[in-house]
Amino acid sequence: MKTLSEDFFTHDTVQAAQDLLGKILVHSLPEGTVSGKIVETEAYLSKDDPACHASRGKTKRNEAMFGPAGRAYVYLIYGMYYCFNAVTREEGVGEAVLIRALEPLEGIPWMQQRRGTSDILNLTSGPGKLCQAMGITRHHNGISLTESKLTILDSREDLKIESSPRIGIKTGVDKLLRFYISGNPYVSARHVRNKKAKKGPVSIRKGKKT
DNA sequence: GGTGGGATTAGCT
DNA sequence: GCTAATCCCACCA
Repeated sequence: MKTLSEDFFTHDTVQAAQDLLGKILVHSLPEGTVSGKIVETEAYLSKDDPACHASRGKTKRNEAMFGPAGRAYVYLIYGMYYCFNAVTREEGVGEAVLIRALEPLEGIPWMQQRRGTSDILNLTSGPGKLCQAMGITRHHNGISLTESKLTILDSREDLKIESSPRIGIKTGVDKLLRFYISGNPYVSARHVRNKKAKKGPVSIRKGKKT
């Protein structure tokens, strides 16, 4: 397997969000390597998307989102947790893909220690959880995902993908910009109630294109 | 099974 | 001052 190139993140954010499913997020640490398969993502767009942090222009908080494709955008949410995004599109556009859940692969004992639980299903099944398990913090904000300790590896397998409204936002709720691997047990919040959302899950693709 | 609220901080208005 | 792309625990049924 090889590292995804900057090119992968440049063209289209929704496409990248779907194509990131099944890829492997890897963090190489002194203690050892921690990795997991991406099973859930959300796309955040620059146009007509009030839920996107970049929608009101560049600020100190979101400036990494306006950087070149293939960088990390990490921010603190609710004062306690970090969320990890892969920046997409050309520099200055301000779009990204939020990684919402992983299936743990390597470094599980270390994840259990960081998360304070031995429950495998509870290690990386949410955006805040996976950052804690993977050791991702604000220090990773803006770093390159193609040439650092934090990378995403290519992987190819057949996937059944579904989409649904995004979770935890108050605007733009009806856009189907959340993507996940159908039936995967590590997908977060399968019973989350998004009160405003009118649309349910939609199956959008079976199998894998090359 | 389900719901409701608290934790805790940076940055915007 | 208030909000936020969350998580966890206490409480009720």
